[in-house]
Amino acid sequence: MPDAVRRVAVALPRPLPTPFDYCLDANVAASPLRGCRLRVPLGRGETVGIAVDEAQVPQGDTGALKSVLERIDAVPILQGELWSSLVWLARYLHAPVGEVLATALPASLRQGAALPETQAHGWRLSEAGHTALAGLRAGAPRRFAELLATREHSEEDLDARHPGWRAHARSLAKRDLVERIKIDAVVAAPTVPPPVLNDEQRAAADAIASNESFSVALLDGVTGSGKTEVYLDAIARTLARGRQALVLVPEIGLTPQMLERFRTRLGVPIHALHSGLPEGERARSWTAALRGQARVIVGTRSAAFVPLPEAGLIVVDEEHDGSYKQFDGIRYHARDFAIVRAKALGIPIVLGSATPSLESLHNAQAGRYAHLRLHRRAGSAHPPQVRVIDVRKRPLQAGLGPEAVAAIESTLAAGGQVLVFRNRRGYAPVLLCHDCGWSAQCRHCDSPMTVHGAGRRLICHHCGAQRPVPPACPQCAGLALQPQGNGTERIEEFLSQYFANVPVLRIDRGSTQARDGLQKHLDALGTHPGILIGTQMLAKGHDLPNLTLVVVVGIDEGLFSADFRAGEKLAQLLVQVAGRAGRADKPGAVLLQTHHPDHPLLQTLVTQGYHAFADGELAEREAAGFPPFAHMALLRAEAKHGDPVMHFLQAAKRHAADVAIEVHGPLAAPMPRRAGYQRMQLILSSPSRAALQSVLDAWVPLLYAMPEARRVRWSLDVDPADLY
DNA sequence: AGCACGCCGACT
DNA sequence: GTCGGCGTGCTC
Repeated sequence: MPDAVRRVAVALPRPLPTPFDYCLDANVAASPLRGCRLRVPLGRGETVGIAVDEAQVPQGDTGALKSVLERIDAVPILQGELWSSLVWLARYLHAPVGEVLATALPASLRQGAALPETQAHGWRLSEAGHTALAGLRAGAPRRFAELLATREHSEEDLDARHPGWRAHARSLAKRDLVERIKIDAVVAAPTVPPPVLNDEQRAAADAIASNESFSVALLDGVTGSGKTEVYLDAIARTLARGRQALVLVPEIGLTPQMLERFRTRLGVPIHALHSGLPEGERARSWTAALRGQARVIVGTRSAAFVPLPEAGLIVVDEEHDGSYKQFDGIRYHARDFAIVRAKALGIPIVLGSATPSLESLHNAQAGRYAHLRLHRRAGSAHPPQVRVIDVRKRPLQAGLGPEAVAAIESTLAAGGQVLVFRNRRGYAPVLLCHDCGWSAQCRHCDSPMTVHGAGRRLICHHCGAQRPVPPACPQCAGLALQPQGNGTERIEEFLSQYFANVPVLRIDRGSTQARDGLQKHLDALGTHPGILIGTQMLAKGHDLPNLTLVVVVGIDEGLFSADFRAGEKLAQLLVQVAGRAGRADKPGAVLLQTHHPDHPLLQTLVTQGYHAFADGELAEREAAGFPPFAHMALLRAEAKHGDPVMHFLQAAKRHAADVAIEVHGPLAAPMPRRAGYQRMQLILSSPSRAALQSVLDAWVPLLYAMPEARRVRWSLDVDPADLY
């Protein structure tokens, strides 16, 4: 084939059903392209895609193909197990390969940036420095020089323990007294010895370590039972075998304290990967993992995509947590993808939780996962005492009944701290006219607007729309507009007046922007008596050493939600929040305020615990044909007007008419109008994952081809977290 | 997803 | 007379 030309299929970061073909000029290096980034022309502009396939074709067959502009990587950036797992994921989600591959890369690499420098550096005293040390003036720079005189220090170590060192390093380096050197990634020995594990922890750790090939262990341990020590033991053994460990944690769990604990206990640099990190750091951590320099990677959802050339172990902490599922773009589940990767890598994976997901419990009961239980709270003595408080007919102040107020009062008097948990931000969830019944609705959504700023502004929590609270009712011109219900702001207002002599801190997305802001608030409170009011953000994470009372307000809406997972989520939340109360020397108390004290969820949870609740819930899911006994996919569609949405979904349903799975709908979405868009959905469900997948295989290409599809925004969600 | 093209309202 | 609104269609 003398006139042969190289043609390459390129997966582009666009919602296109297939890769695009390009031809390669002779000057592009000949080594294999699959997994390399290519800069290619697209329309009028250009973009960066990833080569998925290449072939030699006769000159005449290239037709109107455009040429690749630049080969960015000489060696594939995505390859081996990660490559095949990502290709699998795209197929499983029925998402465009290009979008899945792009999601796996940190933003800068996605846009074509060169792989960053990842060599670890340290500092040491130069020969001149050793000579000059004695003559240095007293002060911070001299103390820094003295520190380096004992031994070299890694920059990571200096960042963690000697804030402000860079300025001293710069000034001393100018006089050639200190110098920057390349160091190996593994530097220090552990600086904190591991504690002695109790027999349950020991047994769990040994069970995990007994296996070097693929296995899933569900580490099911009550709050405070020391799951992290089991992880650390398993990770230390993984490191000792010369292998990498990946630890996934929920959005809120990745705190500086947690990283420091891992660092000092494992004695190696910990590479963090989360959305709050500057892009440069993200790309560095990812690349360090690719090069095998990162030995322990700790990250949130997106860290499920790090390359692991020397993988030995994956840990998913708080595996039940909802933040592992991405809700826009590529709707992947990081825990589930991590399991797929562990299997492909042939390594063990540990899923840890005090409140395991029903999926994981079901898998454990079916014998697919090893079920490792930790029943005892390590160190501390008693689990908290949980009471259900019936507030029917009771006078409420900002939603708090007299029992709760009295309990707060006595806890504060005894020197304790109180957490009031309310899962609604703002001042009040609704603004109502007492004269005519009008309520403030969002103009763009089917949803009431939330009152904020002590009754000054209305904000829609679904689309972000804002407007001032009207001075009079827009419908009847009356002056009887009243905020209805209680958000965290209103509870704060009441408690700070009622308990004027103690600090009252509100912690929610409105009051606490930065990740570190929360810790600063908590540090300021210390162990003094005080009250914290918070949303989901406070359900886990940070230690509150003197917290002895937790009051949970407003759980009733969760008891009667239409979504099939609402009960599970509420039960997990209640157990997680309750787990925050009490310490070794002080038993904690938890008050659950409700108008439905006899509700089976509360009764089972309080009298028999989470696992009894889960067993009952699993039986109900089985009877109703819901996950984990069925597998679902949701086709969502939205448009400015309802008709095209209905037409699209009806046509889509007709295409699936003779398939062997259930298709429900088109159904109005639980919020039929959001941000000005009409929304509907189709639910596909089957007891067989394989049956669902094979239907989707045939169906999704038809969706792309349907003329009705062009008039709507549509997306497919395989394994939806909820039906919203 | 971007980005253009293409027809209908309020402004220099 | 234009600037710009977003509906529609395309990108190898």
